[in-house]
Amino acid sequence: MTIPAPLVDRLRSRGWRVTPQRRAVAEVLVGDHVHFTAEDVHERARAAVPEISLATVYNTLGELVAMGEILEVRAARGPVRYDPNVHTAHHHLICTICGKLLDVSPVGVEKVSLYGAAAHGFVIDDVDVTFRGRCPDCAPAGSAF
Amino acid sequence: MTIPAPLVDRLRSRGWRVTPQRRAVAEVLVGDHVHFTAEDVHERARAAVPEISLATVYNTLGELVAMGEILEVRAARGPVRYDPNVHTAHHHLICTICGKLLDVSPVGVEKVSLYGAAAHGFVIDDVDVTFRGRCPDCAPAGSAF
DNA sequence: GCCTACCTTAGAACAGTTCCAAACATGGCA
DNA sequence: TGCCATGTTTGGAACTGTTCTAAGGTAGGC
Ligand SMILES: [Mn+2]
Ligand SMILES: [Mn+2]
Ligand SMILES: [Zn+2]
Ligand SMILES: [Zn+2]
Repeated sequence: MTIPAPLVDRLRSRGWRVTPQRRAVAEVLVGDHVHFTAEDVHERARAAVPEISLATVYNTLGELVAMGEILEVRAARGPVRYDPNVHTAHHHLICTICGKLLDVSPVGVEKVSLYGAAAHGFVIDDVDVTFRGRCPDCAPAGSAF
Repeated sequence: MTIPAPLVDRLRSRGWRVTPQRRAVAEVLVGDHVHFTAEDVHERARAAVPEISLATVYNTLGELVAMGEILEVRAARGPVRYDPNVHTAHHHLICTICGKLLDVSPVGVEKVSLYGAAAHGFVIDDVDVTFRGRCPDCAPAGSAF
């Protein structure tokens, strides 16, 4: 799997030097419905650049977030998850027991809003819906709850 | 400010020994629209029990969360916020710049849902809506965005 | 091909939280 | 009322996740 050319172009046009490390990190985050931790990314990036440091992974992830190429998901205890799916608006469903994290597109989200005074004068940039529950493995069919 | 008697009763009926430390922590969390960090709670609990340790604050907060008396809010980087407002369903509005966190009751939330297959077999326990934006102090009126 | 600004590195530092084992105190019971 | 067993508290160490630092390395403009 290789970086989509447009991404490399966007990176270059932001003044990035395209280094093997940054390429490796960006490659890991190709593909949607993926929610990797920095450690996950580090592990996978090492396949391409074995000596890549965790610091560089964090630096690169931070830069990608700052330029809107990926999103941070802080839904639960534990490390931040990085989400490359910025192109299709979506929300998350998380198992409070095992931590499994899935993309979802709930109905009705577009109607949720904060009118006038309810917005407390904020400029609202986005809305984030998180469903919490128990996945099939953690709440077997027929369980009391 | 003192603990509402019903809370003490609920705690006792769950087999809790009612110690000065637990009382102090519970007292801090009386009142709604409050979102304290463990440090905040520690500071305030010390007014009643100067020698209370941070470990006890964490223990007690964990217990209160486990018994559903308070909620954890992990909306942003930084420490978890503890929210005693479990009695009225509500959501949150957070300033991505200064971290200000407010309770909101957006319209349309009750219509948000994950039907059938969209739930991926999960038993859904609750839904959490977080609005992210910039507060009046951080995005002064008239700013470009 | 050179040079310089930018990038990467290992490891130390840091923030937030949990763990630990020893001292302590609540509340059931005599 | 006083005693005791068990649950609770404590300070500090340990731990996890993330950021910082300063020294060396390299992309890419010329
Ligand atoms: Mn996602
Ligand atoms: Mn709240
Ligand atoms: Zn699960
Ligand atoms: Zn603000």
